[in-house]
Amino acid sequence: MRTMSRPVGLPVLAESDLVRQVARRLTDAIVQGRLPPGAKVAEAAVARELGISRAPVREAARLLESQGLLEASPRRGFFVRELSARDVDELYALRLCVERHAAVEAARRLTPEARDALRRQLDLMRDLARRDDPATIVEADYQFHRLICEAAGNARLLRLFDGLASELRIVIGLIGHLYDDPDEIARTHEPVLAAIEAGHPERIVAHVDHHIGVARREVVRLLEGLAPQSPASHSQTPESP
Amino acid sequence: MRTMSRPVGLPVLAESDLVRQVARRLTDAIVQGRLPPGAKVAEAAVARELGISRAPVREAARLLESQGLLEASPRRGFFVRELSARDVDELYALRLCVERHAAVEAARRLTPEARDALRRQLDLMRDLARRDDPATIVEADYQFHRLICEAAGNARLLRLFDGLASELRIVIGLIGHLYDDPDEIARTHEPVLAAIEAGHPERIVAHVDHHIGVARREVVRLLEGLAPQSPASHSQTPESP
DNA sequence: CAAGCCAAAAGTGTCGACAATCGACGCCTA
DNA sequence: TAGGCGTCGATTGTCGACACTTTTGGCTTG
Repeated sequence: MRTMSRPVGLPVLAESDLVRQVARRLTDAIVQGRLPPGAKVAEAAVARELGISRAPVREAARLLESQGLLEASPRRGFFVRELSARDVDELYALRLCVERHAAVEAARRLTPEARDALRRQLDLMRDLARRDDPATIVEADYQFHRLICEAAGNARLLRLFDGLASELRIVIGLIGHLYDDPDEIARTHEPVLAAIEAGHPERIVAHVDHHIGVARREVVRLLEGLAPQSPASHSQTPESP
Repeated sequence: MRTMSRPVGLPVLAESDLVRQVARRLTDAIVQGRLPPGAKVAEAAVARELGISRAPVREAARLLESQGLLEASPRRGFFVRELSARDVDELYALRLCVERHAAVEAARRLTPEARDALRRQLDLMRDLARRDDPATIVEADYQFHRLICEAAGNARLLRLFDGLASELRIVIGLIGHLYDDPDEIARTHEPVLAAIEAGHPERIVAHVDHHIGVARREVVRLLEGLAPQSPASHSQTPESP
């Protein structure tokens, strides 16, 4: 049994976990665009660069594969996932599905703390919008949506959201600044939070649908213009509420 | 070069990928209950038993960890995930969210092939229900729901469903036969398919809600009765029925 | 007899190595 | 010159080994 005789001196730093560190480094490199879609991730090269052996790199790569960031091609190695416009559209469809649920749940069990956190995040976004720092705004945007999922009180929902978001980050990083009008980001998020605070499920769904639908169409459009290589019929008709 | 005269004749060559095989074996062992929740999965033991080295086992374990089947405890190894009643409830909440969306989408773009596949699966379940083979019925049940997600035409949705389902399988395997009345399984699924065929979103959502809600309450109730929030995890040993 | 401590055993985290396989380059042949 | 074939280098898949950590079992001690 756990005697736990040791004093409180163990801050569980556990730096021995190379896998997590490598996974993080690779993830950063991908979302920052230093490893563009399609790029090969050679185990030996990564291991050499980090001064470690290949084993942790392999395991980290498997982790990222399961998250959809990398793609494993047997006997050929790992590659940064390439997302077609259709892929992104699929991801947004799921985000919509997940965030609808999250927002409604968040409203049902909204604590004052969660409410304040959302308000603060919105203020932060307004602030950042004035300074026009694309990368930071995208991060704040992500955090706002993540806070909603947190407020829903379902740990798996949050994990699910993180998974979808991390896949989307592959392309978000490429696109750069998504919002032309710096105030738009606050204008589009404000009604969502207001609806959650008001607690009307229909209004919540409507506003979430609108907000994510706008982003969805925007990103898909940008992506289609960027890589018009796949004219495969992805005519995903917008879902009607 | 486009000397690729043969379009598609792919015999799907034998997978020499040990990692996938190990992952599959471990998954089977978990869902069949041979590796009960909380059980330690020792790399060396697994490697010995399979006659391979530890490296592929480690990678497979990481894979299963990302799927939520295993839990990694640094410096201590991998353990089969223990699901509380709350965990299962969370999973069902997400299943509901996902399957609602899947069913509505499936109805919107229902092809005759998908419709037939669903019909056949329902017939199969009716057939199996008469023979009373719990494990097979659970599998057929799973396949029915999976077919709906397939029909939704969103590959990621399917992956998502598989992830949720695989986590749930940890406990489904323990519970054994979920349905007391052998005909119930057909009775509860029939209206869902009928609603999808009819194509009325409200009816679809209502029936999916009802069907999954029933299963959810049932499983959560069973699980709460089975393990009344006991933190004494190790010596559970429910191997002998 | 219980609790605590110490040593041995088992297991993980990481490494370097080796064979098998893939892609590329160059050579040979029409 | 174009296309097919064999060889070479590079990379992956897998293995065995080693250091360090955790666990276990016994032994001492109160």
